[in-house]
Amino acid sequence: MDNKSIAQVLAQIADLLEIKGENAFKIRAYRSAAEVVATWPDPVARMDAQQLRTIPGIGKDLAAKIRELAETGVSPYHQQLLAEFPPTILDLLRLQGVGPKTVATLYSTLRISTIEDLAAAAKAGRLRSIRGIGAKKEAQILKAIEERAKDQGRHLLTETAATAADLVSYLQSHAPDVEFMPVGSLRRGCETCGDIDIVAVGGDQTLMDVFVGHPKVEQVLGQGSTKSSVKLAGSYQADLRLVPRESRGAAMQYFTGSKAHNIIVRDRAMQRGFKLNEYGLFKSDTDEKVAGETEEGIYQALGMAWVEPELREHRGEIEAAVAGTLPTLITVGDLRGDLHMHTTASDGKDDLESMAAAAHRLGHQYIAITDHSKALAMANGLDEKRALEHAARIRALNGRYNGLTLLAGIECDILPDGRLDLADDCLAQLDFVVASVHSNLSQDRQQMTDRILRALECPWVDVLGHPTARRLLKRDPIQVDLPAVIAAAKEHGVALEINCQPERLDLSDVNARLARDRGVPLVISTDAHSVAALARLRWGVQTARRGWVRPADVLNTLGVDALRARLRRHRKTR
DNA sequence: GCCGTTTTCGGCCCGACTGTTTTCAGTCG
Repeated sequence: MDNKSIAQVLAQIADLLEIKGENAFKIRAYRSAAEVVATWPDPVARMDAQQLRTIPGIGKDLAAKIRELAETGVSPYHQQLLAEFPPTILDLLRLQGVGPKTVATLYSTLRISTIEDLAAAAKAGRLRSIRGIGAKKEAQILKAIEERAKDQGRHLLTETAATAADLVSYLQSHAPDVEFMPVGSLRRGCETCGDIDIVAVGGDQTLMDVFVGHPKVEQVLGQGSTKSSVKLAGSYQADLRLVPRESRGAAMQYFTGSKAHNIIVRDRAMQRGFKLNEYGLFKSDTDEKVAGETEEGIYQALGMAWVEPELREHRGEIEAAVAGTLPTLITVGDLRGDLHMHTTASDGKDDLESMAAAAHRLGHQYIAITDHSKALAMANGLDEKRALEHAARIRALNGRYNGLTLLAGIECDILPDGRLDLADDCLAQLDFVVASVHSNLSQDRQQMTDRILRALECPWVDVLGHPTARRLLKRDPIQVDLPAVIAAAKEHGVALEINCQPERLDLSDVNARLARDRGVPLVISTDAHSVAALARLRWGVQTARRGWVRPADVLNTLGVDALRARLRRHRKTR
């Protein structure tokens, strides 16, 4: 069982316990275990009980339940809970405005266990017979049922950022003196975002009318004097929170999250005799305000360093902030070049000269032109002859753009058996080789691992491109033993790519951290297929930051000569 | 069910908004 499946079972147990009305803290234990397992870098099914207990939030009982799941594929406890309710009851929990208490009441009073039952009962006006449910709630439930298909789904980070920027500029135009800041998962740079959170500082409640009046607002979920929620076209939910200036930092800290990070921070506050909320940090006994204007002030008062938003995921950042060992994270300004892009020679939209000129305008010191190889026929991939001719054209441009070095490269397919798509002597004559998997993505774990390990043995491979081949919200990562790939990359001196395509961001934050912790060099590359796409390095950088990556971990922070020296092909250990 | 710089027992983050209420429970983030 993979981590995702195990996490799903744990989350379902939490849902079922909630409907049963069990102890809230027990529920939280299952819920937080599900979250930590879902993002744990190594397969937890392969860990023994003792190793499992080193994972924060997993104790004796949960370790035993995970072992059971790993060994037998089922959890008796889960099965037992499922037997108490029709499993379809869990679908009801997903409806906006319907929580565990309502689900339990619906089932115990009207025996409602499916969305269809619920819709029928609501239409017939039978729900309002239940204590605590009136006509409005009934209508709200019907609406939630209609909207449920649209509500599902998260959005890519880049799209969320664009929508948020649009919202902010709209609000700003109506309230020039108010400060608006996107917070939440967007500020943390999560690869996908479920909603948009914006903090407004220093305005009055008329802002809320402006907010719900945005032309893209389809539904107002709630509107108060300091907080409003709306549903936007494109099924985005957006929340606006208004706080006074003196609470700016507290509100940013609170609404940036993550939830797991905040729970730990607040726990720390409590232990030190404070109370922390979105308005500030207060002494518990006297309510005297200790901090709140700045985030830095809050963390400082709690005896820790300010934590970069990207690190706030409860992945060791609290301990590091207390110990003063937080990493200095990479920034876009640290990057000197871009090592993965395409031109019209294969499937790019813009030609070689246009791409080079654009890279020059961006201030890059070097770029690698890496068109596809012949196996990707659909993309007009290059064979050996065309690849070398293309390389000659690329090199001929050196000197044309002041300060820009062009490296003649290729993105060479890794064939299903692990051979590379182009002959060794061709690869040897290029300056730079990215090797990538593009096809036969459904190979089993063993086959895929063997395939990639074999490719990494080729001495001319400098970088492994988008290592897990995932497409966010569309396609799962390939099945592969990533720790083995990372070990092989380390052994052979191959760098791993963080691909900046919005739907790739591959390596992911968690996997980038894994590679970085094992001392494997990374590159951050756009994989641009057009001039416009050259600008998206920031998304890969943000993913890297979430992976605790420092400038020294990334090869394209180096100048061109130092970069060349670090490439595998120029290393003596080849 | 987890966890420990006060604890191996007794805690466990906190507030806004809504709807159905005459003082609060449920949901959400």
